[in-house]
Amino acid sequence: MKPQEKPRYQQLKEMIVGRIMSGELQPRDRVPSENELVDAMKVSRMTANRALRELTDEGYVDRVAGRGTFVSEFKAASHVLKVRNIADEVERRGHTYSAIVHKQERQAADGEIREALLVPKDGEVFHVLVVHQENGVPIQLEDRYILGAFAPDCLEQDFTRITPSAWLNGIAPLAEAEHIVRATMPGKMVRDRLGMDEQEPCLLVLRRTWARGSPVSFARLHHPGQRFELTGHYTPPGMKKSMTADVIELKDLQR
Amino acid sequence: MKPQEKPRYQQLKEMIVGRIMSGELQPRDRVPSENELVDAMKVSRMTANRALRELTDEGYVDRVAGRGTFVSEFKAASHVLKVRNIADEVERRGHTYSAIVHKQERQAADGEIREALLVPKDGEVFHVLVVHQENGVPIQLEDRYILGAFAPDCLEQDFTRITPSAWLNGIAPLAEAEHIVRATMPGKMVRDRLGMDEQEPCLLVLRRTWARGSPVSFARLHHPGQRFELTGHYTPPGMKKSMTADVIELKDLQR
DNA sequence: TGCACTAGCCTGTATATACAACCTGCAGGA
DNA sequence: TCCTGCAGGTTGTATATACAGGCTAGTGCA
Repeated sequence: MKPQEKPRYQQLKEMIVGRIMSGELQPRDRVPSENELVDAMKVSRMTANRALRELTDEGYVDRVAGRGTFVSEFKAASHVLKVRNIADEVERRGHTYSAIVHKQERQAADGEIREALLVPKDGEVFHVLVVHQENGVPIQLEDRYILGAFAPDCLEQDFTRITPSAWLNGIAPLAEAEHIVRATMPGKMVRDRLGMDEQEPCLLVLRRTWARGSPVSFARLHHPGQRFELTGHYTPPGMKKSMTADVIELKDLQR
Repeated sequence: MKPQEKPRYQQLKEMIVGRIMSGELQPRDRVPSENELVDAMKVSRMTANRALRELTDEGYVDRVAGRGTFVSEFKAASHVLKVRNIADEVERRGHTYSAIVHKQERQAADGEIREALLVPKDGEVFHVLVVHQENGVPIQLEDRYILGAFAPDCLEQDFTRITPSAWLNGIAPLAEAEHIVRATMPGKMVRDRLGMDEQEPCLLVLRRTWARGSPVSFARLHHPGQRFELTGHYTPPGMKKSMTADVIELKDLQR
């Protein structure tokens, strides 16, 4: 492999993706088989296999043993939104992050929380109420319940230094998460803590996270609608770079 | 490979992920090298390589040539939301999908749209206004602009049969997408078309999609806050099955 | 005509081997 | 003492080979 040359499987992938993106290969069209690539591109079959296998993982093609490889229909062209850790997000924007801890206490689990976290009869939960700020302005009210058995030393944590989410993730890697995103009118408590006007709607994220096979935490994340957006930029995996020179700042579109 | 036996690289992956999830391997810990796996698990190096390489793609480990393989810090533990095609989503719930087309016309591109789609001076755009319904109840107002050059036969489409999003995706596969999700108070036009009460907030998704290196469409998707949620269930890639018997219907949490 | 079988292509997996590039720690020389 | 250079472990890539199993079309038999 010569110096400034990309790996051959990568060249193969880009060649095929290029033919798909240009329209030369349409959905359901047949993609050259491994052996055809071996002959045409002078590579070994394992190299062709790696290229096609990775394209399968990335959703560009579908493979059927015995039949061949075909351009995916992108039928499940579901759009993807990433929700970043809020402290990272603030710092990524070059602003300063801070937090105020309003509550951090042990609680008996009531009905809804008990169900959501599958709390055993004598089990307890911790309740944390934190306001996250960007340059001193509140941008998120985090109302979180944590399974007591999962995180016994919750009350000793300093949640102005590490977000509850990041802390939990350090205890055991996140295995699953469920989300609901809604628009709501906030109650007075939420409105006051976030410094919102009346009439101002609120973006609410409900999140339940799982680790080691059990739900471990449930959070209500309230965001002022005028001050907070979930933003996401999605590039299909494998296309590392943006296909354009630069992504235009979307602020222009927000109006 | 015996009948009901998983591939060996898959067994390797599950063994390692298991050790990470159980806490035996902590973030930054060293994972057995390829050669150690060769000796310990009696596999070839290529098989060990495939297992570790896929775990890298899936974010479980980081690899550094010359140093080794280490458990990832999951630092970018960003949560992921999938936004499905709305017609698929409705049918997945076992409900009937329908749509009303309010507008489908050629337009001169005005300032905001022209910027968002990089419309050339003499270029035109199509404007489509569609209300999507679930069991006859409006759940989304789609206000979409499509680059004329990209989709010349836009006016001939029947958007009660195929959603604009799905149709566009069939022309050329989606290359990129940008999203903003906000909570807003809808204007009168939106409120009437969606049959919303006053005081009811609205979940607004702004989406710009790219194909063949250029932005091709820009959409404002309005959803009644009380009738619509973005929901997402996230499992890290590679963990195909839910780690629990079944995912509890989140309706319980919605109150 | 109709059906069973097979040849041939395809993917999926696994192994052995090879070379390059990278990193670390250490030995040995200036 | 410093630092140069190398040995050995590690990942990254590429090849040749092999066998299993799925799918299809066509051959040839009843």
